[in-house]
Amino acid sequence: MPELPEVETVRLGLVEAVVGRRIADVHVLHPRPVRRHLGGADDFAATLIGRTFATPRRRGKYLWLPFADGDALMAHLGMSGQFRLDQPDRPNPPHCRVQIGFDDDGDELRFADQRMFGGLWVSPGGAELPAEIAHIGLDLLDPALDLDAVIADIRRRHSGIKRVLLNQNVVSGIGNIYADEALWRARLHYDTPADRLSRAAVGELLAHAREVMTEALEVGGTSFDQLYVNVNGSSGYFSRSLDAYGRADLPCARCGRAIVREAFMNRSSYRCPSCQRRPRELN
DNA sequence: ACTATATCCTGTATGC
DNA sequence: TGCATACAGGATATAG
Repeated sequence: MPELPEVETVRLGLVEAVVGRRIADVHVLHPRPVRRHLGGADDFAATLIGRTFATPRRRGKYLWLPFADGDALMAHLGMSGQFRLDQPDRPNPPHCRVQIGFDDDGDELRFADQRMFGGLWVSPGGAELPAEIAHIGLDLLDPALDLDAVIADIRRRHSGIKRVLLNQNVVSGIGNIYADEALWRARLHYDTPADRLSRAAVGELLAHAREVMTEALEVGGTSFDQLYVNVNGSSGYFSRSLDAYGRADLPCARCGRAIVREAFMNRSSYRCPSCQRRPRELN
């Protein structure tokens, strides 16, 4: 599931591949991934032709590919979205939804997405900061992030700490995997009320989140299967470094107790029942 | 105003 | 073997 490290890995691949190139043709193979484009699929394709890409950018899990004229191509990978680069005569990857060809002899840009939670659309005037993502918080790798303000925001939320970590309006880029990893490192239970945590505890939790995502980014992100790959179709290696996520019944690296999987927000949450105890007042 | 939940989507794994 | 169900979880609409 692409979270910040995986999306950043994809962005770095796009920087190498599309900057300065001009779009010559666009084919939308399935309408759903362009559902957020207001003019529909045909307008999406027509609008892109002739544009030249500047340097791709990212906030949290959102990508945007600015054009020199001030507009931008927005992208979200959702659960299973991928950008792939391949020579035009090579077959499309599985579940290819959009093809973007250039006016040179280089690789085509292809957007594949099995589950189609992701998508592409054009953001008018979005080159600097697309209006569609103005509402989400900065992410933990953004130098402009006001960490003290984020800590204060978290500490006034009447909700469990994991829900707050997953709320992209507070701080963006954290999904289920890195939330579980940060909570494991911070020895916190996911239901711990955010407004019961000290300033120091929240600061440590965010430091752990930033650190685990940085470590993942250094090895190309977390992959379990072919649903997340970089623009070359290859996987990241961080899955072997996970301490909590996906490790049900395996021993905790700190204490040896078996990690447990629990239902949480229509998904799963993983924790060590010894290191990450439910706060007493919640029982 | 804020928080919680249902929904979308498809391939894979598991149970009967 | 085949059918049904559970599961993976981003963001968002809707409900409370």
